[in-house]
Amino acid sequence: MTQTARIALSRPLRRLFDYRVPDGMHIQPGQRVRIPFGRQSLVGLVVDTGVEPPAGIRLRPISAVLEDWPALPDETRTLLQWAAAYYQHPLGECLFMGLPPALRRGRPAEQPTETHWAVTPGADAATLPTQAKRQLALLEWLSDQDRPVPQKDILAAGFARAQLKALAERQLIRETEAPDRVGTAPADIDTLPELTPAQRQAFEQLPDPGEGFTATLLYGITGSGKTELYLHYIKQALADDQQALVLVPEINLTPQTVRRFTRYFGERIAVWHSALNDGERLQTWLRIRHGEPVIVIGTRSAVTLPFARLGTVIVDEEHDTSFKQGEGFRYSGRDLAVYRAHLNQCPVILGSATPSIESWQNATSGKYRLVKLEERAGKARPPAMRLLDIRSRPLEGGLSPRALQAVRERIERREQVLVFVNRRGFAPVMMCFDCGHTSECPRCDSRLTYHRRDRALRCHHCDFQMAVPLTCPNCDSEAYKPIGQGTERTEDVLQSTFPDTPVIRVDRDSTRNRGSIDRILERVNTGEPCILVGTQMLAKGHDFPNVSLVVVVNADGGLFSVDFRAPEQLVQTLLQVSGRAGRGVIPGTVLIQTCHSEHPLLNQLCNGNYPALADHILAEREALSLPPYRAMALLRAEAATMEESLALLDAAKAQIRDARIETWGPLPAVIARRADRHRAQLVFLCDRRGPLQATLANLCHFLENEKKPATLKWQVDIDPLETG
DNA sequence: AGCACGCCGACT
DNA sequence: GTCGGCGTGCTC
Repeated sequence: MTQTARIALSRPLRRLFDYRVPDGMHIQPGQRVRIPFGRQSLVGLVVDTGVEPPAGIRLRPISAVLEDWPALPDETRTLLQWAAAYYQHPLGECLFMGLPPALRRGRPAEQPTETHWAVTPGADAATLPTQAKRQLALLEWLSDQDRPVPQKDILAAGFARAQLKALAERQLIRETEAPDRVGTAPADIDTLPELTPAQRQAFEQLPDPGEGFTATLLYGITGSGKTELYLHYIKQALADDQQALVLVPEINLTPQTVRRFTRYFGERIAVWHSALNDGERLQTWLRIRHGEPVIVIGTRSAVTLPFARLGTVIVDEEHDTSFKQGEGFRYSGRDLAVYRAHLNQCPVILGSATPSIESWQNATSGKYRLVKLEERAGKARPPAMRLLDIRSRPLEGGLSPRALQAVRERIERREQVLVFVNRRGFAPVMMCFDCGHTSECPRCDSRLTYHRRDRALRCHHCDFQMAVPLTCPNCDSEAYKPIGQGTERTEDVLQSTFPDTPVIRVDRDSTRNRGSIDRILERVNTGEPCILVGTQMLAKGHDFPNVSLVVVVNADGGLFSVDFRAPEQLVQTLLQVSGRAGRGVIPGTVLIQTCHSEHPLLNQLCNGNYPALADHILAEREALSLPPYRAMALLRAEAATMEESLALLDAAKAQIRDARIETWGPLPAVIARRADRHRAQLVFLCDRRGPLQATLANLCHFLENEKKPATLKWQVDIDPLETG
């Protein structure tokens, strides 16, 4: 009996391939192997051994094992196999997510002993001879780096080996084996601030690590000190030899946050996010795989790291939509974190001031434990929230006279103000007042946004941009004007109204450069009066102790949306942005401008009572049999024409045999054409996940084998966040 | 996804 | 006469 192995490849194939294991080779699931595949040689991951291969296929032998231990530990493999089935994504692609890029490519699973260079402390450039211009340039370039640089990067930057050698001989630079870790600061766990009585009470309700798997929703209002609770929890619950996973949204993974953890846990802290290079990823991955007792702070993909002794899992800002991957393998990092804790039989804590409706339901139905922290730490008090009806009010830069007056008062008291505008650019559209022509994207069903800073009309859905026409492109009228509010316009109006106060814009355009957000935050943290104008970005995570007023320029966007999640997201965004006010000693005020001041959702919002709002939204979802009361999935299609997209979805719909599954559509997407691709979708709803999953598996199989136009692309989205 | 095989247009 | 366009088919 010949030994066989079933192997997954890093390819978008919904199938595995069987190989013969040569005599004397020992393999186990999770191991990396090199295999012949057609004419190529690929890295494979062993999924199973001793399998019965399909009849009539001549097995080829595995060429080699890449290491004699499984690179993918059992738990990660089980997690990703589960995820592949749950999200209907090819198993191979899912499993390879559990490896760092270097290992996917077949590099050895060991620390590369690459030479790094760093400036010798106290090195004095003045000791260089004046003619050594290139050496000086290299020395200065190296001084600008915040960590040792690999030799290959130095050479790639245009410097020569001879210059390195010369500087090393002068002892101005030195060779180091590996870059210093992020957490070089010594651990100082004993300086953790004491918990307040309210925090203490919440802390007592957190799970005992000995309990095995428990999921806890920590509902803590902004400013209540959830992070302190996490720190204390890790300190108390985590044994010295255990690992922890702290998932955070990308935007919260700032140097400040990391510093905060590093201060108490020192070198046990490791970070994991998209900005790491392949070498850094491999290094951190190996630390975790080898069982070092690291505490990982990471974004969603950190949930696939090869933890060997995971003691606890924390998901901060669990409602944040960035935990769901928006393309390809559309998994939810938060949901996988819960499943991972379950597999590992350890506690998971989901924290938020505005929990997702899903988690709220799990908590109120008793599936999760609910721990509340409803008191602000320190002297801070919850902000007073008020609606400002702006129907038929004169507006300047989108701001009503009362809002401007409120801003003036805070500035005069030398406090800080935050103005929330939900669109970047100067104005979301240009319109001709003579013929009614509007600026539209030639490739999308959307309007072109006017960016005044760089005099461009730009599409926010594709990369199209053009110079701003001086007159109407349709009738040549000069009455071609920007309509509506964007961050740039509000910034301009505020700056001319308050010429002596710095107005700082924070949006994707103003923070494009690395580190610019940190510079902005530093400036704000000096406490000098200023006005912050920005988008969503401002709502997330950052503390502004001196902000005493938040103005929401327009809250109405989410009130009447076609997307059933819009009310939840509106409420979450408004409460998150409101949470920026009055985090210090100054009491905060939030002014929400709206044309619908009678709207019950907004009125309830002003009570600041998120649990009541969440209950209300849940009741609506239940009445309409929407998630979380039914499982939802989406089949999306996009093609060169709408007919092709709809035809595929119609064909898919015709395949459904299970009467328990309800479908909506197929319908064109809200933005039906995007970058000249015509998009449509088919929605699936079912009381139970099982039948839906079975149907979707069949559907994927059918669609894979279906002949279709080359430009036609389809994908499934389980638990979609956007139904548009 | 690669990578090959396979049949129709503009070049040395 | 060839080089090469990307259509479709296969990889244990």
